[in-house]
Amino acid sequence: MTTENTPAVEDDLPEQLRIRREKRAGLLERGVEPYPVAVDRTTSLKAIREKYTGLDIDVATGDIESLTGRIIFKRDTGKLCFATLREGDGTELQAMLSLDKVGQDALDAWKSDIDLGDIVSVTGEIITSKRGELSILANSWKLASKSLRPLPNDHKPMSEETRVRMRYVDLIVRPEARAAARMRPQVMRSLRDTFNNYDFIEVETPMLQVMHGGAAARPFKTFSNAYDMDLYMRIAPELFLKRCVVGGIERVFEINRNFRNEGADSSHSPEFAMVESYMSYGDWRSIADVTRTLIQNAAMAVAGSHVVTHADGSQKDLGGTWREISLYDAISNGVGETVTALTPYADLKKYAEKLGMKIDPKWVTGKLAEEIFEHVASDQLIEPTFVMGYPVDTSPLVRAHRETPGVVEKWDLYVDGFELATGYSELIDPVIQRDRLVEQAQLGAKGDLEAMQVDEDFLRAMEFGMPPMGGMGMGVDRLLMALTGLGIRETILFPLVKPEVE
RNA sequence: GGGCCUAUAGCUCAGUCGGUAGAGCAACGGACUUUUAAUCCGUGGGUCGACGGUUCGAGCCCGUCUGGGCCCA
Repeated sequence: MTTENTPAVEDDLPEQLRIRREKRAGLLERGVEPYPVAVDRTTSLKAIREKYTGLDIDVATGDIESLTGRIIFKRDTGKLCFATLREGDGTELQAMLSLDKVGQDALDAWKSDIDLGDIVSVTGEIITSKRGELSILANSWKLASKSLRPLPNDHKPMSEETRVRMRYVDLIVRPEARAAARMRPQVMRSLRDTFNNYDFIEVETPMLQVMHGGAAARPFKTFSNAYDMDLYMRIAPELFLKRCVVGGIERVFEINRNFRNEGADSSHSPEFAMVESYMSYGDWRSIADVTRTLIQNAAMAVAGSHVVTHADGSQKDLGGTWREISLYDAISNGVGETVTALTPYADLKKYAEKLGMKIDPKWVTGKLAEEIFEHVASDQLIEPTFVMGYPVDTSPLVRAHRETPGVVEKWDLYVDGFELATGYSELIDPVIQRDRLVEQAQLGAKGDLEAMQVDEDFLRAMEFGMPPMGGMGMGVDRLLMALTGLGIRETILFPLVKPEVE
């Protein structure tokens, strides 16, 4: 099938790419398949490492195995060659090829045909070398897949751009990339296990929506040919999850992607994984407890402890109960005046100007208060902190605080200075909800691109009666950031990058 | 959106005052039966992001554009 195609070797290629293509062609000419349909493999490198721990130096076990791996280092000497094989999880094992075991032809072929980056199968005895290195001493070997491109220097980290553009290479060479890729599913499993312990039911709700809602954000817009209408990629699943609660799914959650047509930086990605959940007969405090348990269990799942170690070596304690601060108390302390949700816009503006802040004239009163908070309190948000009590005019889906006027029962959870999750006592009065959404629509009509739309079907669902409940949303990518200290592009396997120009 | 930094060999990076393009790893040829980023001898490899300008002469100076990073909003 592939043996008859002897490819033309492009001679405008860089030297190293050209040479490897020539080697592939040479193999085919000699009847050696560079991409065989199967090679021998009896077990994994990891299983070998686990089985033969603590062997003395220069031991021959007598056990014959067939092992596969990508060649990461190659040390050819005259009649005895060494190579380091690496498999997907980063486990490495040394392969040894000696003249007296494999013969002259196979040894010569090994030296001339095999390059760094090739995947090979080696069959032989498991031994330790004279230096004590656990190894497979080959009786035979076979090429499993020829690499036509040289691996990057394994000893120098790739630039950030190359890592993101060629994640497949990043995963081959960089242990941190392998660890990050494997940590995400561990966290996902932990989240689902924790929800399961609380009897939450997982659902999937639409990503393509007729109308976007559930958050303040600009959506991606697309078009359905079949229905001849505009559709939006969802910015949040909230309004659908609440429909579930109306229908009697009393504890519900979804883990899925949201899309927001906004700027990208070290903590924002246009598409991001979000966990969102609603708990009937709960409120902002009970859902805060659920959220803390989710995060602490995730830390336990990946770190075996509530204390996690970040990429820079620092340790962060996510254990215990977490600090709570009041948004308006923090603002008051920051500006040296008593500020509440009833403080007029003009006063807030005065305080903000005194702090040297730039004020966007589009900000409503509550937004200005939140901005002042972030300005004065950002250094207090490193350890896990629930910021309690937000202004009503920026939170159209949250119910009013049971004591404090102008404030809603909403918290934001901050870790390492960024917002990790948010939780509410949900607004369940359909009449008030309609008023809030109509207000939003008016802002939208005035040009606020992040304003919500009036979702009549959602309001109809509410009018059937929605139980009191607490709700929360948390960014999965950001949870990974909090657990690892990595930037968001390191927690996402294939973040969006602009195409390379030729 | 604004400011700053950045783009040179497959990878990671140097490149002085504007005067023939450099290193390490990788590659190619040779030696070597216990190497661990093997070592030793030898060799090749470049549209210096793109386009334009200044100059006798540009990797370097100027302008525009593109990609990437950081900070601010």
